[in-house]
Amino acid sequence: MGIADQLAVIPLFEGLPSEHHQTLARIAMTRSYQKGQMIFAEGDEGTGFYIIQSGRIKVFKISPEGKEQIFHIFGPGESFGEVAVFTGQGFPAFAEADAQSSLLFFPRQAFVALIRKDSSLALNMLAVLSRRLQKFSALIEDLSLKEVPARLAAHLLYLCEKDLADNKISLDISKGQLASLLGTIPETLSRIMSRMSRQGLIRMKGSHITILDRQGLKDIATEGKKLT
Amino acid sequence: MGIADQLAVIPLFEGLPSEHHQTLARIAMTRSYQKGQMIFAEGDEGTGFYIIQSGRIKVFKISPEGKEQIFHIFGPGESFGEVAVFTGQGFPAFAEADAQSSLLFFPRQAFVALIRKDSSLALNMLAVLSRRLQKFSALIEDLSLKEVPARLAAHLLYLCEKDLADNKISLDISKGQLASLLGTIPETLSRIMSRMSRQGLIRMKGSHITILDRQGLKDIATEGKKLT
DNA sequence: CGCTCCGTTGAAACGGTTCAACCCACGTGG
DNA sequence: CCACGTGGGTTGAACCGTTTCAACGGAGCG
Repeated sequence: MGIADQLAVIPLFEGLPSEHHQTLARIAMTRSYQKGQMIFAEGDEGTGFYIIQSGRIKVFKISPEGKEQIFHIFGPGESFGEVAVFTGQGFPAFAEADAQSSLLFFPRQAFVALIRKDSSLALNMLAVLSRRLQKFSALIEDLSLKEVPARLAAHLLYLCEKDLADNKISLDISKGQLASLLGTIPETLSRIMSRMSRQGLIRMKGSHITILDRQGLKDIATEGKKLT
Repeated sequence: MGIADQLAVIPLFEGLPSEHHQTLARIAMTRSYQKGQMIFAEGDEGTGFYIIQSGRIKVFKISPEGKEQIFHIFGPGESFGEVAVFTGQGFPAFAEADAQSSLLFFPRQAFVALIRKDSSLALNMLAVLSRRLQKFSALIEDLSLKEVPARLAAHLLYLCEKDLADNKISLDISKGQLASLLGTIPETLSRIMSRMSRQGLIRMKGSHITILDRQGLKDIATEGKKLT
């Protein structure tokens, strides 16, 4: 399958006329990364942005003491690093391959030139950034307004929705990473999960989680009920 | 001064040919709000976005228990509510007039039509959203990775930079609001500020703050040093 | 004068982190 | 095949920063 065909099915470029996919494919470059390899660091100049063909990318920040907060884990078809392209202020976070990954890189100059010509591409881009802004709003809300049990409950329900899985979730990231994604540490996550099990809200077996009491989790997610 | 002239000097529309300012002025509607009046609520349908002519707008979320986290306080020339225009998913937060304010409202449909025609407007918009995304990144980082003294120190230094004020800052919002902006509560803010005074980092007199030890604040902002 | 609103201060409670120990699955090399 | 080390996950106890609750002070105002 050619690159243009891949581009046609990702959110950022869907709905564009196919000759645009050709043009986009022409300016894209393929890059491969090993697990653990850094793609860019906070403050690096934003020379372009990336789309994931395969693999998984972790975007995060690190505190002076070394604690890491994962902002997002991106999978195939998603894009990242667009922000720096438009602000010209360098990347605001780190990006690292969380698994062997293959990416498409779109150089800043060439891409901006394309946007300048085609406003429907610009509109798609605006939609993607807006959606990300909404996600960030939710994350900020969670971090500042809710405690960890609520964030975990919400995340579990989210995973369940996303995978259309019938109450059965298999974590595709380590619990340590999940902790960082929720803005906490493995120990705390572990304790809260065992409390949830003890109360019959979930069942846990390694990285497999079964939701037993959906309503109970919802109550906790909205902080209508507390986890004793 | 006509609306078109006002539009010419705000970031979102600067650099556009003046006939575009005319067009934009034509689709804009003026709206006035009393202090405390709500502009939109979380979840409201995003029928358009706003630009501030005068006054001040507070954008925030509220937890189930009523605690509020201020996301941003916007002043004249700034825009807000754009996100909902492009996601079509409703506003992600509340907006309320923090003072008697006059706003320009741009209806969704008409504005999107303009963007579709003029890609340089789209590029400006992309830049604005990208910058906001960067701000959110910083806020998330602060909330999850730093403690309150660091956030306060960073904010004071930021205010000082912004106003080009030589170490003298006059808070234009209440300390309660500042607390919410920093993701904490008035009591905690008060305690930390008095600790900072006691250590000779700042001097405080009502809403006037003088920075006495810039380097000391920087050390605390980066958590290289702690506030005893 | 007395009211309210905002800011401040103190004591107690809480949620989360830190530090340390431990378990277990897994892979490696003797 | 087993001993060993390693890394992820779990558990306990002490600790720490922040919040909560309550009380109080001062500024502004009818």
